[in-house]
Amino acid sequence: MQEEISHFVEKTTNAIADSYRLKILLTLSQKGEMYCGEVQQLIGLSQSTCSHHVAILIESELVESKKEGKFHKISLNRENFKKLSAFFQELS
Amino acid sequence: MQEEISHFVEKTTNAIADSYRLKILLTLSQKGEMYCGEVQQLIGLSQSTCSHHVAILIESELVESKKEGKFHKISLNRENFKKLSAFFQELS
DNA sequence: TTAACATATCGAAAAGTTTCGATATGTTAA
DNA sequence: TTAACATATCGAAACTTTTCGATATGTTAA
Repeated sequence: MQEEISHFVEKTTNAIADSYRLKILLTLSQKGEMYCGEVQQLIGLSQSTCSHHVAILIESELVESKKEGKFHKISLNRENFKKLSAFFQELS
Repeated sequence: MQEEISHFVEKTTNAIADSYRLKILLTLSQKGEMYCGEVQQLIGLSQSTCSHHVAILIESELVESKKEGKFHKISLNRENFKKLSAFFQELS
């Protein structure tokens, strides 16, 4: 359990610790959801790089993806931010 | 201000996102404080590598260092964990 | 003052991450 | 069915991080 939370924190903080990915998270928080194409517009890197950053966010379980035909709609997994918040509160 | 918090979050999550550094933080939370030598015992890497990890934690301002003669005593900066917790709460 | 100890810094090797363009796969609209 | 579009994957270059041993610096005790 202590083991599990460490792994969770390591994985999620790693996903957050990049300026482009943090920007995606903050924008998702505001907008609620985005398509991958909008992410590309937002961060201004190549399509493959955007795909890579989105994949890391999904891998970390901070972001969820839902297929809508040929689009992939992404949104925050707010439960996991709650979990992170609680973890840091314990350290504070 | 929004700018500043992003920078803070990026820097601190980067510091946390390493299993050795997370272990140091969790141990500091329990014990309150540690000397660098104890950190070395805890994580079992070379002295120079421990020094490097501790330096990253101090740089991030999640950890504070106080010189006590030839020892350096480190402890958590709990205010900054509070700040992190609040940031993630906003995203949740 | 010098020996012993705690910590920091340096330089280099190994490992990991970011980025890209090219190409593959999956989906829809014509 | 095919063209067009959205996203994923691949392979490689550039960059960054982790780790070490060696050495430097700062502090105390003898």
